[in-house]
Amino acid sequence: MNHRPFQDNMMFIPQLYPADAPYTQIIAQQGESKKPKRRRSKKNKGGENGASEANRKRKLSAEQVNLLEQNFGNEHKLESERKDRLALELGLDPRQVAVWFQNRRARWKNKKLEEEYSNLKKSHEANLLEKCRLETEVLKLKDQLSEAEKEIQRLLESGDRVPSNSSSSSQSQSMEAVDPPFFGVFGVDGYDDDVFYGPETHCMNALEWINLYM
DNA sequence: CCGGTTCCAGTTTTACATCA
DNA sequence: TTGATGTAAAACTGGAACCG
Repeated sequence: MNHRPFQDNMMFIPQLYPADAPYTQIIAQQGESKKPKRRRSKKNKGGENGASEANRKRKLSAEQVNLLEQNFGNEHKLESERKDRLALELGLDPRQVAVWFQNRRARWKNKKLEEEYSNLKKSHEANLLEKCRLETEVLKLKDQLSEAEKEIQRLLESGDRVPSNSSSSSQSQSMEAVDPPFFGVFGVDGYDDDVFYGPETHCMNALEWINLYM
């Protein structure tokens, strides 16, 4: 569990949250002598005698939620002093305010995670598309290369029939000199054939993936 | 070490909305 | 209208961390 972000607050919270805080008193008054267990009965009967409408209501009013939201917007953490002040202002138990902030932080965290996930997904999809585009480009270039090689071969063969001279031999030499780096640029060196013969499958998978999740 | 407090993650309970 | 079902919010539980 990660408590680090709250370390600083926790340094002084105990001083601000005395053992005889109002809620503890309430629990004591309700007759729970030892540890303030707050377990509810299965059905909320609104208190000991099961009754008043006010007690039975659990949902906070829009006004209460508004004020809580405002406070949460200012600061996600709730110091004891602010909790008590808010509770007084809203006519709520400080414990309720604390619980509300706790749940609100959890909702906020979930939302942030969802946003993060969504952004990562978008970025991943963009990368897949880019990868697909590049692979297609590699295929195109490979085709061009193949055509060029054929053309060279054709020229060389026709050149054999022509009386050889200095220019033709120099041409042949120059091609040999060009070939290795020319291939190297397209990654033939040190790459296996999948790089060139795999892309269609890869692109298909990428597009299927995107269709599946978009 | 202990008791009291906070926090969080996970769970349960409740209120409310929707739909057949 | 009503009961089943889903969902969001309120409340709870238990464990970890920290402090005096």
